[in-house]
Amino acid sequence: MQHTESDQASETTRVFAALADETRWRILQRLGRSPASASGLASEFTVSRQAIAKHLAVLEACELVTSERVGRELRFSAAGSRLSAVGRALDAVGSGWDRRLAAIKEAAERPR
Amino acid sequence: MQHTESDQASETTRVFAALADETRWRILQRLGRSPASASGLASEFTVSRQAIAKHLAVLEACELVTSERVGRELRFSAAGSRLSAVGRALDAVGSGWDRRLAAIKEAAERPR
DNA sequence: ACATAATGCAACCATGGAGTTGCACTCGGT
DNA sequence: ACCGAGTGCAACTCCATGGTTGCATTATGT
Repeated sequence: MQHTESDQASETTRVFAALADETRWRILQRLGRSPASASGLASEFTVSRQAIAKHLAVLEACELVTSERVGRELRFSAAGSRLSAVGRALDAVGSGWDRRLAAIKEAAERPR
Repeated sequence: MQHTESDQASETTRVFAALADETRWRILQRLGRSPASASGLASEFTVSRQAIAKHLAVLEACELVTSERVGRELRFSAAGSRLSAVGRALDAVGSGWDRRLAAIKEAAERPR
């Protein structure tokens, strides 16, 4: 992508990008089972704690996880409602396409 | 059996990756309105025909578009049903997370 | 108060993928 | 038979980003 400065990718694609990384997706799934901190996750994964922290920052930026301070640690949880909302939006978009394309196809065959 | 929520070489993330690029997403949206060929799309976008062709290959690989030969051109259409299916799957996953996390939270507060 | 576990920040490297140009091939219509 | 539109393949550049290490900072529990 060659967008120079103000590369403002649509919010939609930002979310997809967040979900597109394998490690990040595994972290999210893990947080869907129970909350955890960056350090805690680091001991369960094979990547460094800093890598995990970056992933969490990305996920939090598009609200796929929420964080909460407890003691000296930052505890993260998956925001299932957010994912669900994205999913339902996708469903709606896909349905719209099918509806539209079906109409076009029928119109092309009608004047017979 | 490809559903057990902990299968790794995730087909899921492949789809996300396909949707994560701004240009590709715009192409998909365009194809959601009406079918078009690579060359046709190239005249509507600011990128080269080859770039478009690559995007179409990616989209077709994860079945987000379908192609059909007509005359000497390859005509692509958006597969709305595929997008909808992905969307509904996401919705389900998100709901599962919320349900699970709510149960944990309640369990932590119960024996008080 | 102090040791320690946790997070935060920065510089750096390496890979992948988006985009380009150039050229070869293949049909279809007149 | 031919010209050209449409496609396919390949080599190359560039940069965004996932990953690393090292160090600074914060703050908790005893």
